[in-house]
Amino acid sequence: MPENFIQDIITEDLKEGKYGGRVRTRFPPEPNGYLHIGHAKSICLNFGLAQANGGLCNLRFDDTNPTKEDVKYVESIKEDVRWLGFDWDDRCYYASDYFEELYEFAIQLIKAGKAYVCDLSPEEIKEYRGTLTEPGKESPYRNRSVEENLDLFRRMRAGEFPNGSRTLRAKIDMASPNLNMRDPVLYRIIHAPHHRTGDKWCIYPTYDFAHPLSDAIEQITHSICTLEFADHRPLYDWLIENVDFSKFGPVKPKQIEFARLNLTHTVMSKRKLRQLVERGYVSGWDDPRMPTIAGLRRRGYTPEAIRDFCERIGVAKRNSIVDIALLEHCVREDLNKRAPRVMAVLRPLRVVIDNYPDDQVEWLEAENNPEKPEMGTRRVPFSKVIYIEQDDFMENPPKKFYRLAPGREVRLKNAYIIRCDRVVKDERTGQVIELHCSYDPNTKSGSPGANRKVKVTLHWVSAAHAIPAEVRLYDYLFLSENPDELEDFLSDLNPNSLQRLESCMIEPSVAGAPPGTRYQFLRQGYFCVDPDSTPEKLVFNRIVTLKDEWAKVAGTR
RNA sequence: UGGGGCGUCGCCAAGCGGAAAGGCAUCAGCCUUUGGAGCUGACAUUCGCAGGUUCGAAUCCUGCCGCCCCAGCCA
Repeated sequence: MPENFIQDIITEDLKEGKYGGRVRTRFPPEPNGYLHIGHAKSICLNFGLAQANGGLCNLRFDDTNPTKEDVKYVESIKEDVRWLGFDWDDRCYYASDYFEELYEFAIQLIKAGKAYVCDLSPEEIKEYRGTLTEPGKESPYRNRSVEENLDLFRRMRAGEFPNGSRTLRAKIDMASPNLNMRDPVLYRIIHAPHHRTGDKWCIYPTYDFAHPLSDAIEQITHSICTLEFADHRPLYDWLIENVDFSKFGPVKPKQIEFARLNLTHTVMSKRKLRQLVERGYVSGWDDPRMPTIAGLRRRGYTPEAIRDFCERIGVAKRNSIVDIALLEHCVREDLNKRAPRVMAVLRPLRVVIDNYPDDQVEWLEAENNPEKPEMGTRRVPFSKVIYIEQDDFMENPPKKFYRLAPGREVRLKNAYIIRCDRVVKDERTGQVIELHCSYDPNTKSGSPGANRKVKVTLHWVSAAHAIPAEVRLYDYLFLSENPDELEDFLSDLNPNSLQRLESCMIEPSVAGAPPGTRYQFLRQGYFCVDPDSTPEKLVFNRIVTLKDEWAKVAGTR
């Protein structure tokens, strides 16, 4: 893991012998949605930092609000963390496991005169809180006796009071310039079943109360969170200082904040992602265009590429938007080494090789990956009628177009050099529907005559042997780099973010490939078999294109 | 007009008083049976701005300017 300011802090702590040389972090998702690439940054950071410093990282579900959370998210979160390549062993915890201990901590504070039951309504609490520039007013219930507070708090737990009627508040400072210190709510009454504790509780701790103390219970040394919690740190520290949790150990956890990840051409907030799903702009949380882990996985991204990305973006406190081109670079780099090459024609154009024997089929040898000879070779069938890409032919080619055109020669990858002799067009539309070519038998790949230079090599597929497939091409979900700064981010949705090509032709070697199999389609990009595939028809997702010099020249990029 | 955080190349990001790492992107060339990959080279006399301290400042001081976060019984 590369150096960053948090590692610097850990290094310093280790040097000073703080925490007895222990490092313990935690990844604390709330089970109320799916994980996205921003979470991946946090996961890589927390697990990575622990790993790099001989420590461990816990998985802890921050499930203190039963009205927003659901077990269904727990499994997906675990699956995503595991898929990213991290392991919490038997350390999967829940804040709800600590409800009894947290309750005791609250009793402690009450007994010490540092917390009180407040009968103000939510609206009144808001009024009493003051504003950014004016101090708040003390609650009239602030100076209840310890006995009364104890009694009331027990009765809150017993379910004697309705939702919102009372809260437990810390007694700190209503005049603090930091609003979080103006007697923050520690417990609220919520008569709702919890996904893990059922109806055992009707009072639930707030994040502010539960988080630092859960960290203390788990003896977390470095509690890493995002920037917006910086204002909560004084409260975090206040609780760590004012609660006696020594029976759990001597470590006093400390909170460290870093900037969350933003990516160009997408949105990251759960609220916005949820809108995309619920309003049907995407097919689900795992739509391959989504920045969710599930979406990236389905798209075909590898965990290695995502981890590499998370390392390269660095960790700092500056709000930033990372160019999605870096993520794309990371998958390309990973897949270039790993993905077998295969030929697939996305928009087929029929080519008849007039001088090739009618019924002849040659099985030609093709490298699976020129970057890695040890990945071996395979045989691809060549015959009289083949398909090439429509984009690889132009009747009136512009200047820098190197591909096939009337009278021009190109090489067919792993096969022969062909020349275009005749163009067949649809009489009414003028559309090119077929090409007649001739091949040079002396130019077979690997033979001495194959050395002749031609400008470019095309991919192709034998018509009689090709298997049909659907290919889904993806583009950015949003047109602008930062849809977050728009009044209406939905107005920025890219109408062409998904393009389905239903009649693609692929070389027969890919037949039967299971979902999740990744290939490089020669000259086009990296593709992954989608779970929508059936025995009759494979469905592929384009993970990312190859870099495309021609697209740049032609201005189609 | 409160508090907290942040301002180094188009995008990330090192740097912590001795004189601007690296990655992505971009551009140019080489190479290539993927216009892929690979290789080579170019790319901040300058660190939000203005003063000051110092032999010496992106790094220290002062003052401005700009951006982000906070008034949920969300996290």
